[in-house]
Amino acid sequence: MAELNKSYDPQQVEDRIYRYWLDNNYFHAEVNPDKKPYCIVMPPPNITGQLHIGHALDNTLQDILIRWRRMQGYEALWLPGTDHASIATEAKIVEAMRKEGVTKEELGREKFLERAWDWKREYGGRITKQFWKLGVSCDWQRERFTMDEGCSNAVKEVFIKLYNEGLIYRGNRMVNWCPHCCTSISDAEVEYSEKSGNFWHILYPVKETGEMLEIATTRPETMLGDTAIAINVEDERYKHLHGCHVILPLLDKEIPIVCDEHADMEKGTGVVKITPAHDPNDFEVGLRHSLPIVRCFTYDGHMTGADDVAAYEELKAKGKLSENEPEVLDCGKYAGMTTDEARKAIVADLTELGLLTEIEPLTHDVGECYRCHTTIEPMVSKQWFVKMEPLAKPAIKAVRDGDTKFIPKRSEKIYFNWLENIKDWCISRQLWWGHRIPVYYCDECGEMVVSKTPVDTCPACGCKHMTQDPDTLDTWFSSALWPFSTLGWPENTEELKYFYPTDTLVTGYDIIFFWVVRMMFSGIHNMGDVPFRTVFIHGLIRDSQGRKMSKSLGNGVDPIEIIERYGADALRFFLATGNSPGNDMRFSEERVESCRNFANKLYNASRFVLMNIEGYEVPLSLPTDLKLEDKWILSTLNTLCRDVTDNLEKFELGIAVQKLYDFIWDCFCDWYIELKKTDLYSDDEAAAQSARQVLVYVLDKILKLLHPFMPFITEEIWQSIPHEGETVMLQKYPEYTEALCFDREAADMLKIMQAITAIRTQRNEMNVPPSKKAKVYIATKSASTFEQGTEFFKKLASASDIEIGEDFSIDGAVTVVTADAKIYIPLSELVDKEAELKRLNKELAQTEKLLAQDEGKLNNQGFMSKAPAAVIDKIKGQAEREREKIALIKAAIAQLG
RNA sequence: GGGAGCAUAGCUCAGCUGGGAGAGCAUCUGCCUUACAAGCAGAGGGUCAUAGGUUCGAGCCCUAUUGUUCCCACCA
Repeated sequence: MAELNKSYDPQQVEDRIYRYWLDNNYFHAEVNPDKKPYCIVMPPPNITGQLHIGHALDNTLQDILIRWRRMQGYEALWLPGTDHASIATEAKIVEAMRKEGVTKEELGREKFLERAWDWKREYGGRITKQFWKLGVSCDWQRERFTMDEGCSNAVKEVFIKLYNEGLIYRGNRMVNWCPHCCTSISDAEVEYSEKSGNFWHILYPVKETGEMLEIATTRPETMLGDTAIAINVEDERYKHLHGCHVILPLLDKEIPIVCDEHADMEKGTGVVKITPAHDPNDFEVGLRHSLPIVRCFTYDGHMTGADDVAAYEELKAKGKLSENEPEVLDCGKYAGMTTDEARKAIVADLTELGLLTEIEPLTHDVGECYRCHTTIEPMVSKQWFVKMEPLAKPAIKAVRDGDTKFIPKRSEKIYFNWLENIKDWCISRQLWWGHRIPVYYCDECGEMVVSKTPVDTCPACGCKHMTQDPDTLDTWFSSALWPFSTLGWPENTEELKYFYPTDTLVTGYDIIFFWVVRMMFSGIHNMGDVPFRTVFIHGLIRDSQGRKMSKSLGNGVDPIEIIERYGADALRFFLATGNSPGNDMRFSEERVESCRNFANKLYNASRFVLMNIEGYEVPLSLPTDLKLEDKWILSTLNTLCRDVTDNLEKFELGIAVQKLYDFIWDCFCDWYIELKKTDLYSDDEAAAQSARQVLVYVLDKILKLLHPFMPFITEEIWQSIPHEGETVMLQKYPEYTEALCFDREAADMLKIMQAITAIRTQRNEMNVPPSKKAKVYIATKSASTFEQGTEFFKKLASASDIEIGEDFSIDGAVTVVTADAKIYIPLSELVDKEAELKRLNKELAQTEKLLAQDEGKLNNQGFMSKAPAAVIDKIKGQAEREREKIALIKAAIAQLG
């Protein structure tokens, strides 16, 4: 790396370094009884996915944690993998086929699945290769896929276990139906968005009295499926109608008026139509009153017709209708229309009949499929469900008991809120790409067998006509098992024993209810313990204006592009900086740029060190003759080691990274390197060698501390400075040590630095160019301290010469005062006595104000009796320094005047 | 309807269990000082949303208010 380039070029480094790590298998973890395990399972990206900035954040955080723990000496396993994402993948394949003019049905299930696997082979690896660019140190040897043999085995095992425990059942229930994907989806997969619509007010004539009842609905097309209307039993307006009927318009069908609590007297007319097949509430009303369930929509979003009725009749004839099986209506003239077309036609017909009294515009939230954003139709349909309550309770308890902790704690509210209001989970999907439900039915006698292996003979009737359930399982069913299926479950593997429960799960708050809750109850139920000890929640990355990144807005940021322009280290550093747990952050290219500048700064500092050690043998140990500034930097570095580790323990990555930045840029580059130049360039070879040694020592520690955050550049530099070992990523993470605690020297050094800064500030304000040197007189009681800094004043404060003493009397000098010194700079031609006095008086007033504040505290009985001793000492110390400073300023004023 | 987050410098955000308000970018001034102009040395800039309260002491804790973002539920 010691080449001539003045700036760091990540392009020339990153891929080469990643390849080096891979080739040497540094990411691999094994069961190792001599080490403590640390394990993170990666949230598996969809095989159809492209790396986006959210992945970059999620995986950067994981990589920081895993690299840090690995360096701390843990057997650190980061287990990667991909998710088959049944609905998303199937939708993409169907779309690709549509362009070729082929449908799923034409192709057939087997051929379709072949195509899907081809797709997986082609695109499944793409996203993981993109992950490499980020520098993720996962154990690729252990990479898994949710549909690989092991995971599929785990899925079947859990399904059968839950079924045998009575926690999985099949039945006709109200589900969210996506007419585009033609499948049921779970409650979690429905997104709501506000849409404008109407209330259509429709008149239903009462058979017995002939009066008209006005009913408002947002979905008039469902009226064909009405099997009752409901009123509240308390409603005085309608007491005379108890037991009466209405004639359903358009169908001229008689349906009952029922009394049900669902009818709210306060809302609208207090009368509500009941469509059990197409509305969740109406379904419940229907069950309470044993109303017929009449389906008038097909599963692909059209109105039912004669064909649909025939299919229903055929089932009925065979005796295959199950409980709550909806009847099917022939919608007559509306049959075959889409639901939208039917709505228009029905509204038109009602208007013609004079039964439509009002169209009232309104906006309301409409459920959409989270994948294709088609409006969800609630439908009664025969599906498989997981009974949630018995599973949710232990999952709630585990977090309440602290078995799993959320960072930040408030994010557990999302978790509790979801689990406490959970409904049974619809797990069957009318899709082909996924884990097929391990259930077989006898075509002859209808016997149902749940089995891990194919069943060809009916155990009831002995016939050979067994058919497997055509449906597949919700993708999240397999994701739920991810923390243990990837470690070998249901086999009791060594990995499982060693790494489970895993340590940390890193994910966004938007995934808590989708995934975290499901892993939690699955882990507890199947493994008897929580899947992870800590859930580290991060926020979303928004665009620079704070909007969510989305395809439709086209405001997404491509991390690969950012990496190409600024380097992965810069992107990672940006993602870790200013990121506090659970909070959203905005993407800012300027900030990525400043992170790139930081990498460049480190590179140049390292280049400086390298240039100065070239040709010398520099041992890795510290020299014995440490000087004041050495003790200061070592002591500060020592504190940094402790702080960074503390912050990482508390998942305060953003704070840790800020401290590293400040130390490296301010302390190491701007001060220490500058301070050491005198020694490096001096004729005193011992001093120069000592400087080289400390520089290398500190740089080495810096690289190790920074490595989890900026893995590439730290490896690149570390390899080129004196080192032992093959890679920085397997070095011991620097630790705090009493041996390098030099509080007194560090404080002394700060006094010198303060004086230098004060001189610089003053010279700057007077517009004195650095080239104009001047003698500096330092009047101080700590002469011995300042004597150690003589050279620094020359180098950093443009001093031509230094004189240190008790006091001086100098005419026409600029006076600068710090808490420990009164400094004179004779720049007589530039000194304006009036201005000097004004400035000194201003400073005096400021200092006196501070002192007054402190004395106020020290004279306050309440403060003195209640404040902790450490705080009182601190204030006392402050006051003391202020008094000294005031005395110095007063003396300076006296000398001037 | 229930719940949560956020409100701090011109902008974007840090600020850990209460103990003298910070960074990056932007602005201004002076520097090509042989590691770095993607840099160096400095400067200016904040009633920490508002009003109360607790406390010796509040950006931080409590209550209310305003603005804003989000989640969940409901919606005939």
